[in-house]
Amino acid sequence: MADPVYIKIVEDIKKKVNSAELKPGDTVPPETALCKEYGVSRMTVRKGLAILASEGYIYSVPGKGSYVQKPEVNKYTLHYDEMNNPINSVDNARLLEVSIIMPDEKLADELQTTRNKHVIMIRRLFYTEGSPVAYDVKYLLYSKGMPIVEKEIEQATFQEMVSNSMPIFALKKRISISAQIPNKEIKRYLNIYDDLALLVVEQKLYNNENKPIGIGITSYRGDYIKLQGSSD
Amino acid sequence: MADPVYIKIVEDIKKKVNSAELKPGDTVPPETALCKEYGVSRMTVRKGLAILASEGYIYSVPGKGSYVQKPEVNKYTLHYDEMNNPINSVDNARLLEVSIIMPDEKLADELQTTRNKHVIMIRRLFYTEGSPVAYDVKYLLYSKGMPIVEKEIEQATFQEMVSNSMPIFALKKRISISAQIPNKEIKRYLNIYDDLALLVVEQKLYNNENKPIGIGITSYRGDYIKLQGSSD
DNA sequence: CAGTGGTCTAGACCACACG
DNA sequence: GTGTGGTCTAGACCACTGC
Repeated sequence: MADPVYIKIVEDIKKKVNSAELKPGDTVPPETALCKEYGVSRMTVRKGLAILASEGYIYSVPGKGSYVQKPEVNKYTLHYDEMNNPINSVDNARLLEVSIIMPDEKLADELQTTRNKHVIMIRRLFYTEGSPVAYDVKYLLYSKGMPIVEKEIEQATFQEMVSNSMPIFALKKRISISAQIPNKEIKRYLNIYDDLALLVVEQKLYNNENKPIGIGITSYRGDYIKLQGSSD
Repeated sequence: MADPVYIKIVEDIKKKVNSAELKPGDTVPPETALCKEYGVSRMTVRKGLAILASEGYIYSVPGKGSYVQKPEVNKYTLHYDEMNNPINSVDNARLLEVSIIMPDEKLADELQTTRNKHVIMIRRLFYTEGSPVAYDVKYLLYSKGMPIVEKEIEQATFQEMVSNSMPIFALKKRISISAQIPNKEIKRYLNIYDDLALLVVEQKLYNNENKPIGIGITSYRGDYIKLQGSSD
């Protein structure tokens, strides 16, 4: 083992947790005890414990001790890219419409704006090998520096549309995923003649003050999309 | 500010990244420079940088320096609980069938086992206020300590079914999400008479050697489920 | 009060990258 | 060589907990 000492401490404690020798709620040995056990200084022990804490294995209570954390069993990491998913990639997009609209009440409410503020609406179709696979609508609060040049938005993802007017690190996103039956308009756009379900992904973008700046709704043909996530 | 110094360092650098004063790929000032700037020792600076690194803002290259990281724009945290989602909660479950089967080729392949090994099959219906909202099938590799007691598995989530024979920390999970049209059997189970899409969530459980130990497929009525995720 | 974790110092030695 | 980050020490003082 050329591994540093704190890695050894991390692995030892992980092993104890995974083998149920340490159960959620149990106390981890105090830092001073671990110092003696491994023959290292306190900062080295603390480095190890910090890693365990950041990975969700333990948490510390000042004045009391460190405890084994209950794992977050329902948390998954999901990778969602408008144009790419594990079973399909969008290779082209066509702009159906881009226009400046006044939002109706529901949209104004969702964007936390008023009905007299301009909103950019963009409607597109995504294609794979010549076939339409998704219908996409986006609503963006108008702001300076925003591109309304058709060439620029035709192939752009949601982030790319706002990235000119906003640093990407400041962007927070929420998505919600649902299954729906297509309406007649979408059936026509996506060449759906039989029964086919849609996977609908709604994206909402926020600035770093948590004010919404845009909403996007992408309706994928169910046979052209699958989303994947994993724990860890 | 009663905040410790390293928090100040973290916030200052975050501010510079969010305001695009520091862009992805740029170098963060070397640790010794930050020591002078803040008048603190190197360990304190390093504590701040460690936090920035763990939050994905920067990364460090030994011998070279620390750099601003490109944000992972497509990563979301998703909370998925079989029995609870943002628009509905399952308040009851009914066991349709629990039996020991020999897997067919496809299932044996997915579970990385052979066709002569026993697999437990569990079929259930999930209910909300008396109405069926989801059809659930699970396949579990049989192992010692596994409960085949009906009472125990009727209301259990996937994790709970295996938690007796396995510490929860050692469990890795993958999910895949798709939209489908129900077949006749599921339509009957879920009282679907009109057109209605299903949101299908497939869960796969692995032990800490990355061997699959179970597969679950839950088909939710599209009007009773929505999944939500967020960046950060 | 003693024991705990939280913060911080002022050094040290190392491996690595670059010119 | 110098400069960088990675590891580690042997102390220190603090705030908090529980008895």
